[in-house]
Amino acid sequence: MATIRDVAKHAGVSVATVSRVLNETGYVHEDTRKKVETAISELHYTPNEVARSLYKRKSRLIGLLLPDITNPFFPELARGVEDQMQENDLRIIFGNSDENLKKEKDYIQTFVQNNVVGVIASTNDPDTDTYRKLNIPVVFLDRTADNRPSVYADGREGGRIAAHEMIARGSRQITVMQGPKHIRPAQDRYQGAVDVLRDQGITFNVIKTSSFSFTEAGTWAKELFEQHPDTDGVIASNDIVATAVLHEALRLGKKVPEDVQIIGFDDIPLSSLLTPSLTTIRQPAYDMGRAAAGLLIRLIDNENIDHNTIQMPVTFTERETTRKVEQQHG
Amino acid sequence: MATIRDVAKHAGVSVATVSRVLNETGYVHEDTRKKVETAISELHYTPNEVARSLYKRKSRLIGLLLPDITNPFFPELARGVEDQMQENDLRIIFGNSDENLKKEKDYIQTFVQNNVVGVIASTNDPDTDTYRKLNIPVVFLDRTADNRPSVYADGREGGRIAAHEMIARGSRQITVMQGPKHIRPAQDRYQGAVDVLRDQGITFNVIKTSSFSFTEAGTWAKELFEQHPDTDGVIASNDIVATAVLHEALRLGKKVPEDVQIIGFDDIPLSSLLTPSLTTIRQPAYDMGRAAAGLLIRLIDNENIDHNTIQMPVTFTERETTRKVEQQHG
DNA sequence: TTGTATGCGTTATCAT
DNA sequence: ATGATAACGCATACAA
Repeated sequence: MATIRDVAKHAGVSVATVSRVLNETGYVHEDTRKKVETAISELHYTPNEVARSLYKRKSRLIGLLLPDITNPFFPELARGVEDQMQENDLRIIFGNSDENLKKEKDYIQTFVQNNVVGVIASTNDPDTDTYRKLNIPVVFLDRTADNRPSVYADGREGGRIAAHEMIARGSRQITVMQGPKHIRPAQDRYQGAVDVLRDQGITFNVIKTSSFSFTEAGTWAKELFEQHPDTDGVIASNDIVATAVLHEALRLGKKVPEDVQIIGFDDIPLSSLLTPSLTTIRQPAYDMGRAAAGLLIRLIDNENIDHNTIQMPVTFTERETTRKVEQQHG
Repeated sequence: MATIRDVAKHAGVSVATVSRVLNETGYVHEDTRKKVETAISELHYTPNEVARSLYKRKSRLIGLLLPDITNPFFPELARGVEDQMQENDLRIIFGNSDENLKKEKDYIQTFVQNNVVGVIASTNDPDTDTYRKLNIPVVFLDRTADNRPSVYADGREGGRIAAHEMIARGSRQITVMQGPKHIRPAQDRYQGAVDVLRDQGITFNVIKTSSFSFTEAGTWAKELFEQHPDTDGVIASNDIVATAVLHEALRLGKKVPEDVQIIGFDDIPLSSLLTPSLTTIRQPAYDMGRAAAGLLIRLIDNENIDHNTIQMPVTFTERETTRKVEQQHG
């Protein structure tokens, strides 16, 4: 690899001059610029980011920490982040946390050790020292921390909407799936749904689940219909689980949505391709990723941000696992 | 951030000594080691990886380049890579290429600028200078380059199997979906299927597709049944497309697998949750990721590798979008 | 307009 | 067993 010295020598100038043309800082004569530029291209020189980073004490890397990209919701987030970062010449060090605080700490440490300029994290524990003591900007994505930069959708409201729509469409033996205890958004959705159900005096059952994994989802689904065979409406904690519930319902010979309605959460790309296609509470994942990246960049550039927390809309996405209603309502 | 000097001062020793305990290199008295260690923990010191990387000319980062993690096949790959890397204290700079050579070059450049110790890439152009001129180990994942380190599944064989099984199950008006031209594995599968179909004298139609995107998949599916309404067997280029085909077939009132059989490719997590569940040619994605990471690490450690290219088995994964046969065959 | 010299935080060489 | 110091590749302050 050629270094800046090689370029300088090749062009017959000093390293400082090369640095100047590289960074477009300070004066440099047109002729010498030309010389330097040809030297650069002849030697296929590209600056060593590591040396740069050491000197400036900041890299052009950001850290992205997501729970598990194997869950189709997160790749959407990730692409949003990446595309936006790309447009700003920032690259990504990526890690999956598995919602595990130790892994999170490990990755955060890696991030700072590598001089990242900022981090985007989906964490359930934004209030630990891990994040508090970070002296680089952090944006929480798909998670909230009061008064700190974050981009998220209103899960509680989503849960409420799901319950409302489910009731409006006639289900009276509703089962709500309670997602993993330690995952905040899962609990928000659950809470929102329960609030409305209680409010309306609808009886409902709860199935507790402890992961969002594809393999386990089938287990919860089976459990659901074993324990509550007369369920006529399921509010699932996300689209993966909803897909498993749909699969199991159909396997049991139930008609969807006639016998049982199902509402998911997220609107992962696949949901519309199921048969019947899945009614769900949509989160604009890609846009959330982009928004988080945009916010982080503004934070990095030290712009004065008026509102740090961006709440994205959740939208009821009506498809075929719910029945039609004549009259719409809130 | 505390530096090694701070630690040295705090412990009353020289930086060299601190470095020695840090790296467990050279002699250091037990007592001074203790002093240094307490200094380290009191100051919450962690070594600056950037400085390390500059000196050693190699970081503890690897570059991972995948086409698009939005396609559920790739997150599996990515997790396999990450989990294996994690176990070896290596972290990942990640990028999506969108099968686009320019983006690839950009990312590869970023990788070398950041002193990555190796790269894992899914590329259709392993024989460009972009990769040839790299003087760090590269492992091609889900792609091949003759005689160069790679981990891949035998797509051609997969295509053959799909065709065989389809024929054995009685389909005679088969439509083969030809994936994007520039994506090698897609063409391999296609070619494999076509080889067998020709060989057996089975008539078949072809639907050309130009992406694996969820949104466009529906379009190909519609096109398929419009152009070839009497199709009784579809060999799809991957599970995303197969899912769309299944969806469309059902929408048209066709019975699956009675009227039309469908075979996908990949076995993404979701495939087993469809109804009917999707018969597919499975690639062991997670294991492929792990294997690629393992191979890369051995390359980095300069171990003499006897065989650079690891071919993983594809397996016919029989589920419900194909009919049963009494007698199994090759 | 250009060049020299210093320091970013480490590791490793060479003394001691 | 420990310390002083050069070097990794770059950007900047200061000189010229």
